[in-house]
Amino acid sequence: MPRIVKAPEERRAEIIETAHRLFREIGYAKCSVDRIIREMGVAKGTFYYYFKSKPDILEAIVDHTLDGIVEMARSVADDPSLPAMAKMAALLSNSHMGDDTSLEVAEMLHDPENRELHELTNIQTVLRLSPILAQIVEQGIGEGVFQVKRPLETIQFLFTGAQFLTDGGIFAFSPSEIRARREVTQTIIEQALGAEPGSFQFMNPIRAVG
Amino acid sequence: MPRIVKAPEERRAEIIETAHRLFREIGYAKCSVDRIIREMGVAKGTFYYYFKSKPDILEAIVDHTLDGIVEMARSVADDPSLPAMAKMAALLSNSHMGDDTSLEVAEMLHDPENRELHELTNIQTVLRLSPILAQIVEQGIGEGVFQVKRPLETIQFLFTGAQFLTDGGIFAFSPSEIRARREVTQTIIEQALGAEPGSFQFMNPIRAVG
Amino acid sequence: MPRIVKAPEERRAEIIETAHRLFREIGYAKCSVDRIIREMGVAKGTFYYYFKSKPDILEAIVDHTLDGIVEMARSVADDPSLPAMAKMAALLSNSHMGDDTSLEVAEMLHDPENRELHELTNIQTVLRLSPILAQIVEQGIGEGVFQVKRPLETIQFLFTGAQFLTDGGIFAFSPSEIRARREVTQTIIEQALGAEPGSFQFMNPIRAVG
Amino acid sequence: MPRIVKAPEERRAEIIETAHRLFREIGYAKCSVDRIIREMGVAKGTFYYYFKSKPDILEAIVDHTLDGIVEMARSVADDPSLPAMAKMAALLSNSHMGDDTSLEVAEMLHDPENRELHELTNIQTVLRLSPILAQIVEQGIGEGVFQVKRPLETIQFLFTGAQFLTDGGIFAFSPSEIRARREVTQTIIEQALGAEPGSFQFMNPIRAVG
DNA sequence: GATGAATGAGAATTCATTCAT
DNA sequence: TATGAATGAATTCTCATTCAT
Repeated sequence: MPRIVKAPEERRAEIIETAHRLFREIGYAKCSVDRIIREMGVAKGTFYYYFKSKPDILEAIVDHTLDGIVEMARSVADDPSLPAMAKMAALLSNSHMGDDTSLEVAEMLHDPENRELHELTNIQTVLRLSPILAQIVEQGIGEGVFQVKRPLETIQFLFTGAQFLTDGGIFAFSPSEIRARREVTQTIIEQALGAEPGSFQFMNPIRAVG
Repeated sequence: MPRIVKAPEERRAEIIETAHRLFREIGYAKCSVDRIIREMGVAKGTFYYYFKSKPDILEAIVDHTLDGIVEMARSVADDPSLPAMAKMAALLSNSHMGDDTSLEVAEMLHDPENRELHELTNIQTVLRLSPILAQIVEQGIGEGVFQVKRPLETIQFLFTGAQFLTDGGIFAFSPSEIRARREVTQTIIEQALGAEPGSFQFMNPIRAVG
Repeated sequence: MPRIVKAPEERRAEIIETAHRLFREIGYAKCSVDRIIREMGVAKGTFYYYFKSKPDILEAIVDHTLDGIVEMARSVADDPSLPAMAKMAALLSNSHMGDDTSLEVAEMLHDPENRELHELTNIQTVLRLSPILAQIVEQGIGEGVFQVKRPLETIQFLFTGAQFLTDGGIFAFSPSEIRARREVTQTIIEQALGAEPGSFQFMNPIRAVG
Repeated sequence: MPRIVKAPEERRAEIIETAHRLFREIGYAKCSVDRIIREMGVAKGTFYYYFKSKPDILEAIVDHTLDGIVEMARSVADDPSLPAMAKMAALLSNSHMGDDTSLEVAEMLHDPENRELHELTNIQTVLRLSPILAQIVEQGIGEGVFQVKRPLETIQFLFTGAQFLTDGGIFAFSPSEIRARREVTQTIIEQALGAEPGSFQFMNPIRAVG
């Protein structure tokens, strides 16, 4: 086979990307290293030149995914010109909560296979995003829109419930069941943060259609 | 090896028990059938005489565990002489929420390995216990102690947050971090169910000590 | 389970019958002893009380089958009132050559699975039936209808070709291919035995329709 | 174990060769993959690197064996300078009929175990060699040395009888019994093909000694 | 005669990882 | 950097057979 030399970062990124896709499609445990390299047209040794083990690349994938999310969240949280509520809306409005940020709906169909990748991502999301959201909550307390004693722990609880319950990868709910759970989630969040009822309406934009 | 004949139900229970323990200690994936039978001092064939595959016994364990929990919960929920709040206390006071009922702390040290068993149990716990708790909530609404629009979905959210966040099998929190999260959990539950502040104090009996 | 006591010969025959059917349906190698006893509603020990091993029952089946065929053939061959040609017709006309005597067509659909049983039967058929047919051939030589130097070996060759080629269990021919091969078989037999052309017409009765 | 790297084709051939020998010696079913690799001093993985399953290598062996035979037969059959009779002699004189070309007598002692390999080879031999021989027969008809209506079917019948009857792997005949059957085979072939008596003498060269 | 729980040697196959080239 | 042949421990599962009851 022709040996194709590439810039190390490019090769590494390519492997991460391919592995990430395959892990989502067929699951971490079921996806052999062989499958990954076959898909890429690269040799076994190449894989092990860049990653020392299979768990190693799983971690790399999750880190890589989270890095993107966290960076974005940080930039929003640190923006001095925005009120807390607007920051919340920016981070939670679309696909950023109760949703695996980087997964397209179509790809999630294969989900049940996907324990390892999913849970790891969920966990990291909760752990790394919670402090950022907590910081926003504290800003909101100062602005008088939130009222809550322990922002970090509260955020973590709410985040965990939202991530795991409506994630799609864990429980097998129908779309309408998911929607019902999202609406309830909104209410619980508002209560837990001591926010105005309806102030987190942005989390369920579909309703706005009616 | 000497052949020791036992009553089938006894043998079956013995295998379930041993497997359950080992799955908790070293994890489902990492615990080979070989390990289980070695521990028991029985032959490979004996295992496969009682369970047709490895996933099969995992299911048996989860079912077995949940059966016990659900039966107990049902009997509490159906007791006509108790008020809703007392039923809640009975079910949530000790180890029945935010805690894997059947796991001792010591055994949970090895937990990270334990995805499959844990998640399956968590999921089944949420799914099978939520309707029972929702029924109690409805009783409580009638009694005027709760005020909540969608009892089932609300319970599911709260349960998911509690189970997964403080479960120990998922996130790696220290005891004091766990305690902090439990206290917040109490508050969020009270708010979400529209209950009196402090009415779920039974969930954090430790505080009562201070 | 209720213990049902039966006369030993009856039990034995029952096991042979069940095993024979299953071996034909799913093949010897693929049919576990477990399957046989499950089908009969009898315990493992019972099987091993009557047969000392699995190969043992295979042999018993083939013997049993052949006993029937041989007995019938013997009675025809020893009939002093019949000419050789009539005996040949009696034994070869219908399903007794190039056909596994005891298999219904429908059951043979499953055939490819069936090496062991089939070949053993074929072999035993050739070995045990050949001497009987050879005796008839010798009678026929005396009657002037056959002319052949080594009746036994000739019969064995012809029998082997017929059994294995058109047996259905070995080669995968279509019905029309089988028919063509049967017609050729008739010609070769006539030539090899030094018989009148067309005297073995009874082997291909379908042609008579035309 | 020291790692010995070889050219893939060489390794593959080596595995085929070893497996072929062992299948002949102890039988396909009784010869575990483990046995094959132990014999070669390579690792389990090496076997499965080259063959995806055990049936897979059986097929490879038979194909490989037949490829050699067929190629040789084709080259003889297509030779425009030889008369049909000479081609027959070339192909059938020594070990090419009623004999598994690649089996030494000594190795065949263990034969009874050898169903799968043997039968598959026999079947493929009949199926792949028959058309080639039929072509020669047709040439012979043109040359006036053969007279037969359906060359292909006739050849198939004769071939089947010869292969299976004197193969050694199927029936358990003594050498003298084999010889007797070979002589009869010669006669039957001559008659069936409408050839001169004695023209296939080359099939039984031993007689020529007397 | 009959039961069925128990045995255990083995089978095929997988796959993460290594290393000579 | 890259290749891909080679490794081998580990895994799940089968099934003929045995034997205490």
